[in-house]
Amino acid sequence: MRTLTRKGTATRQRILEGAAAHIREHGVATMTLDDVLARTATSKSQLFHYFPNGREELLLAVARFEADRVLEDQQPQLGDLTSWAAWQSWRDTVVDRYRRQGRLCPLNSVTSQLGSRTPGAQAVVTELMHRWQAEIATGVRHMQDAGEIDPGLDPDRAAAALLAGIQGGVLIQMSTGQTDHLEAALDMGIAHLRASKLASP
Amino acid sequence: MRTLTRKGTATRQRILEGAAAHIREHGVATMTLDDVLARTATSKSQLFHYFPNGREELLLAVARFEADRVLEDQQPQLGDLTSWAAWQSWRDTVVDRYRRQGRLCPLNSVTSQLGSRTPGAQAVVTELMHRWQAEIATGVRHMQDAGEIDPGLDPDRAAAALLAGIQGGVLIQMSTGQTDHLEAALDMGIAHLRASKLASP
DNA sequence: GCCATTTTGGACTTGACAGTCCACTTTTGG
DNA sequence: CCAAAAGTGGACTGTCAAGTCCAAAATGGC
Repeated sequence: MRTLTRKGTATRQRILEGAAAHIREHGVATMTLDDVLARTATSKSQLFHYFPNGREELLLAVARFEADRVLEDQQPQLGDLTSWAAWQSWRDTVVDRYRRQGRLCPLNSVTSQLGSRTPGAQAVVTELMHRWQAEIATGVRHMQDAGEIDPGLDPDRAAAALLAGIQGGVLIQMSTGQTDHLEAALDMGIAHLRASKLASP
Repeated sequence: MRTLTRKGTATRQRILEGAAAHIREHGVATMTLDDVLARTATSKSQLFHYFPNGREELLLAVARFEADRVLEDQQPQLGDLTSWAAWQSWRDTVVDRYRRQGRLCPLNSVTSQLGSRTPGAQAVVTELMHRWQAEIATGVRHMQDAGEIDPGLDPDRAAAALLAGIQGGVLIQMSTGQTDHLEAALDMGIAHLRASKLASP
């Protein structure tokens, strides 16, 4: 597989997206390779041609695919946390994104299936968390520069806390189907940032 | 299985705890029933005798078992959030509990394996979250009564946000191995509660 | 001690699914 | 136009694990 022709990349992409779609709809545990083949009108030989390590490699690719989507779906709001209105709009974007996603979280499915062997999956999530946290922290610094947040507050730690709240909110949603916790966590996190200014000027 | 003799309950318990231990050590995806049998010195017929629905029923039982442990491990601190020192001590208990647990979260493993069929698993988690949140909310009300928290704050919503932070912190720990996010979320949540008093006296 | 019930061992069946293989077709580049 | 490389179809195999079954052993009430 030195080079992929246009047709080749298209097929590879079709398999990848088909697998991702199946996982989003039905979870990963029930997904068989044959399911993916049927849905994408491809054959075994193609799947193993583009993903020589089979299922494991495919799942890892899906993890990367989904991780990228997570941040993309929050843009442009996440990259522009420069006013309280912008924060609020980002908050709404996040809630909406996960409400749409429903009870199944593809990334969580895939990583918990790949488990602790295949450290690649954990690396994908870890990197996603770092990037996500960095973007939030940048937003916090913006607001500090604008004098809207206590400058004594550690932006990375604040971002870490906020990010944890989001993750937990989504996790709870996977069981309850409700976004209440996600919303509460985001609102409390943002409220805390806003309140910090009042407490210290 | 109308009645279980003492020997019977002991065997059932041995199977249950053996499965839980395996999952805590190696995750659920790799666990086979034979693994459990080998580890607990039991046979197929015993497993299916005590868990007629086989693997699924066993995993559900493990989920319940682990859910109970989660709250137990936080006692007595969680049930006695009546001073800021007590809150801090609870915070330390939680961090310590999950640091010990390491990167594998049995409950998350099991529920994501059982998936959306077997709604029982989701019900177990949902109930755990409700109980957990209720205990935190009780703590918030205590502090409101003591005049340490803004009485205008909604205890259930505050508890929901704090709980989300914990869940997310643990989830992130599963990938990173670090408890930083968990600690940040707890500290921020508690700080927010404390700060609410100052903002509204 | 005896009968009913529960508990146990482990061989066997069944099915499913990941992964292999090879023959055939299409595309590419010169 | 034609070789070489890339892409494709799908039958086939091997493995592995869940679940079934039955006969034997232990247990418990009377």
